[in-house]
Amino acid sequence: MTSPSERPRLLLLDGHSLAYRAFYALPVENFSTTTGQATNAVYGFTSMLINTLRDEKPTHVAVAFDVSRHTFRSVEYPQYKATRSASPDEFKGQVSLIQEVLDALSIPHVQADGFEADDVIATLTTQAEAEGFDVLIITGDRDAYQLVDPHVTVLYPKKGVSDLARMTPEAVEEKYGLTPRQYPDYAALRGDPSDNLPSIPGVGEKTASKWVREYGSLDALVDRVDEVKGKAGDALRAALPDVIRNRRLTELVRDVELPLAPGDLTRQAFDRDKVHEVFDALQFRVLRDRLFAEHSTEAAAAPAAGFDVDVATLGDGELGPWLDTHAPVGVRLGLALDGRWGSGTGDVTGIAFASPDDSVAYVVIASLTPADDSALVAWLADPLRLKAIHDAKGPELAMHARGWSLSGLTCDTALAAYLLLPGQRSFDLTDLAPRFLGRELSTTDIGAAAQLSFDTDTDDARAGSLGLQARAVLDLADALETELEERGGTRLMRDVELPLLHVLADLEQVGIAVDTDHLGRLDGEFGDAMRGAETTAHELAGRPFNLGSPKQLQEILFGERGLPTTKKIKTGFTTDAEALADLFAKTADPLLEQLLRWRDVSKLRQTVTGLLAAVQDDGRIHTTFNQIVAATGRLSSQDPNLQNIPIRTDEGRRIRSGFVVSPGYECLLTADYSQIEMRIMAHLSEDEGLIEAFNSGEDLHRFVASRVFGVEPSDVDAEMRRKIKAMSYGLAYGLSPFGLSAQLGIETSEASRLMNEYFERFGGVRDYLRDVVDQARGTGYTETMLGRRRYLPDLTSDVRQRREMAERMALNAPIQGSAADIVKVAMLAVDAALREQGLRSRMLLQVHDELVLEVAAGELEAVEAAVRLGMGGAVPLTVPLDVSVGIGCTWEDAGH
DNA sequence: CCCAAGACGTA
DNA sequence: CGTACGTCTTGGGC
Repeated sequence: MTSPSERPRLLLLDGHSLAYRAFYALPVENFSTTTGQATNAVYGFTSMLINTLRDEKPTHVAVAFDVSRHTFRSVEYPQYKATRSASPDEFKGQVSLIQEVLDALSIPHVQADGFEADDVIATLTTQAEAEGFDVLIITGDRDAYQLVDPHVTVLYPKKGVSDLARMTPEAVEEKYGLTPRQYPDYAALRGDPSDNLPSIPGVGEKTASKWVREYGSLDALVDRVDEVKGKAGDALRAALPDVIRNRRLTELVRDVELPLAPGDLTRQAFDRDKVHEVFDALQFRVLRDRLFAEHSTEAAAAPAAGFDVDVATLGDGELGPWLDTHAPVGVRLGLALDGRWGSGTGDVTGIAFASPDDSVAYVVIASLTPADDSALVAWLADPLRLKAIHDAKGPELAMHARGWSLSGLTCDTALAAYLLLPGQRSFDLTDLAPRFLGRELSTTDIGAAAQLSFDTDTDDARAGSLGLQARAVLDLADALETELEERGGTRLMRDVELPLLHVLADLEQVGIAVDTDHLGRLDGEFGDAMRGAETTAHELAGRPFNLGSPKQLQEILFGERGLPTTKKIKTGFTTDAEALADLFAKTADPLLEQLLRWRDVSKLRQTVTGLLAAVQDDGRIHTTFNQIVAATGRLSSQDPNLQNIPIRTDEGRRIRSGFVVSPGYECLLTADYSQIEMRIMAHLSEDEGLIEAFNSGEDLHRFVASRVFGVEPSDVDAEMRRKIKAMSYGLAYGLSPFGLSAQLGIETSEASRLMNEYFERFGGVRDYLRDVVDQARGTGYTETMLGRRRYLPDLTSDVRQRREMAERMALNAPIQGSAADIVKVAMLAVDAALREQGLRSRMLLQVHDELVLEVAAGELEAVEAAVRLGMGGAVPLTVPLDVSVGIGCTWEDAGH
């Protein structure tokens, strides 16, 4: 064991060589994204990099790449590496992905025209050693052994990418019986088939190394070449020019001119946003977690700048005076709350307050005096006492559960971050603080930090941790607002998202009533139907099997029954509903019928069972609306998801009948926008034909079809209408002729013709869709009607698949996002109208373009008017915003 | 216990 | 080779 060195440690990696190793070590089938991008080389390289960073803790790091095959070596010897076959298609593109990973990790990559990665490494190694570094090199090229010395170690991947041989001078000696200096002499004598360096007939590794050992060096061997005896000696003399040339090629260049010196390679903090973005795109979830897990322990050890907080835990009667002093009217405080929340309720157990005067206080709710309590309640409800909270909807529910109301919330830092980075997956304070404040979410007080890590359950520890969060929220609120202002997002935040947060909290709190008897019956019926289909399927198959296992299904269908194979997927052949229906049309195999029936009914069953499990003691289901997940600005619903309750089939709609009006209320009312996305398309594209279609009163698809096919609207048949409807909807998704043909079951050429015809008649739509992508490519983002942005860096990717995916997202984002904007504004308007008119009726659900309300007795007329007005007038468009309203005792009856 | 893949429900 | 979500199941790995 050696003691830890005080010397700086430089880690150098050979990017190409390691990527290649990984590419051949890891099966590409197991490492590719759902979009089909191969990632095995990126994965292997990144995994090795993360492990090495963890294990070796370098202070400096860089990755070297080859520029091209054209180097001084290929100039001197055109056959150099000429036998190497072209990189497989799956490998191409992965190098640039590796470079994106490196950018996210803030690790420089270095390359030099005319030189190989190994020369770059040799140069940096030489410079670093002179400056007193220890150097670690990871490469799959043994030529690097010549660089090994007491301060330079080569890590050579033995097998695959996980096992590294540690090549110190001793290890090189042991393996080859040679010093590192002698290694290139040996390599020149032995030749190298992979580099296409010729070898000497009859001279292999043994002889080559014996000669170098005996003569001390290749130079000495050449000088005394006549002394070499035997056939091998003759062969050597004959091949001498080759050997000498080999030696020139194996020598690594140590003085390449580089833009970076070892001193420039200090390890930097990761670009966390970029890491999320890149690792998301590559679908490296585990790797990312590993990275952050290992990085956070490092951050604790590193002297990262934290927050200077001194939290006062307030005692009896101290809260009121503290708030008067540190949280007066017009001053915004950062709040952090302890407790739990979800499913429309929650509880608060502690609150930390951070004031801009640098005071931070913490209170335990259970120990508040009545005076403290009323001071707190009044302060929270006071719209003039301003607050910033991170992800405030949950805490607000917890406050509501105590009967407290929350006013004066001028910033939700999670919402603000969402508007700035809508594609991000999570918005943890621990990620936001470094990103927007340049500080880790830690305290500068070492003692407090240590204490935090030891016991997290004491009041002191909670005070420290929560106080720190409150402090970070306060600072983040300012930073995020500044950023939002620069990007034109202030109004969206202030006028839409922030007020909507409270409306959503109300929706969640109210929940929707459920007829559990009805759902219970359905559960039984669907269960019976499932078992029936299962039994029949087992009989038909001649043996029992798990119908829910696509794997077993494949064995039965394509193996035992020998049915024609379907579309290929990663694990074999798809057994999805479309493919099975197709197969049934071809073969009429009765097993397929049973499978499809089982799939249908088990899906319904699972939905019903899930709903029943989610019913709370009040007989209602309280979903959670997530305001910060969908990249386009939509809401999502979870636990349970009430935005995907079946509607397309009769059986499915029976589930909707389980959502009912509750006692004391008259009915449920649903209101939805008809064709909102096409209306937005008409508005944004200013296409005269489409605008006319909406203003004509004619059925939209009939109108458009009549234009495309050049017939009178009355002559548009069902088939024409169906095609046009599919295309109209597809346009907003970036539909291709191929996709359209697949959906309509027509030839690609006909789909192509149809699309051309469509664009011919609706040129404004074509121009708009083209301009949207062009503009986004220029600015880097798309924008909705209310200025909600979506950033799409992949629009300029040179990987076609990623670029085209980004283009489709760019087409869709302004349309789907504007629809989301409009519905959100409508929800605010409806909520405001209900309040202003003092109505007891309440909003229950939002399903993207539909609102569900519960109407109190006698309020139907007023509610319907409020909803029609609020939704229809949410934003001004060049076409009317049509709203259709339905009423009934259940969600199903209220539908239309 | 966690994860990925497949399948499928909604707009 | 059509966007945006969430949830369930299986089956493999830890």
